[in-house]
Amino acid sequence: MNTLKEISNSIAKLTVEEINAFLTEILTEKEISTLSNRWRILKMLNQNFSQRDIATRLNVSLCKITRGAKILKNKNAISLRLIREIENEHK
Amino acid sequence: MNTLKEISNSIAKLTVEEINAFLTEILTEKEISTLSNRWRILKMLNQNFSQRDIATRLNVSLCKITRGAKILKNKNAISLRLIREIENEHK
DNA sequence: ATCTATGTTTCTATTGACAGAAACATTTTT
DNA sequence: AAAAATGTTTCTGTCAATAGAAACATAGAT
Repeated sequence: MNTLKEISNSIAKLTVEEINAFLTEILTEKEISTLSNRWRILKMLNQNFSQRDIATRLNVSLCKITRGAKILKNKNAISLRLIREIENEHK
Repeated sequence: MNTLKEISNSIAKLTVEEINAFLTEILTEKEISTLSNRWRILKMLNQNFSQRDIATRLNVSLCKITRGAKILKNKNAISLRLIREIENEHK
């Protein structure tokens, strides 16, 4: 089995708190903030903030946002589904 | 809610395949290989390979392995539990 | 059609993870 | 205790992600 699959497999068995602990363990602080920023970018893109607006608010560069936009262009993106579910919960 | 918690929350709802897809979406190829290597290091440390042996076999530097060793020193580490579960499955 | 806002790409510089190598610390073997 | 093996830290250099800024592309508004 490839390693990422194995990791996914292990994560799948965990509770929210455990996933949080696992990520905190295996990622550096910087990596976590990188990951968090990508997530925030995806959320704001989904909420139709303009890229320049997002760049200003999250204090990130445009090139990073373009990357996020590419992910969301794939209509089957898991990220897209997850983010939309979060949006719906807030309603 | 802090962002990492929110991400963990979303991941917790996914199947193995979806987690795999999500990680592939949101991480770069390099980041995935970094993460995979860390995982392999943890597994080999748990199997009591010497650090120098691991460094040679996985072609990584010692400083990276020390980091892995620090994670496993925490007896409550989630990673440790996950890795041991995998080991047990193989018996 | 022109102007403006927005999306996308590209350039140079910066930064953090980490390689390679060596030094130092600790544990194990003899 | 001395030697050997292993763990840990430290140093310099490298590389990938990305900041900052500008240029280019496209879509909408007028």
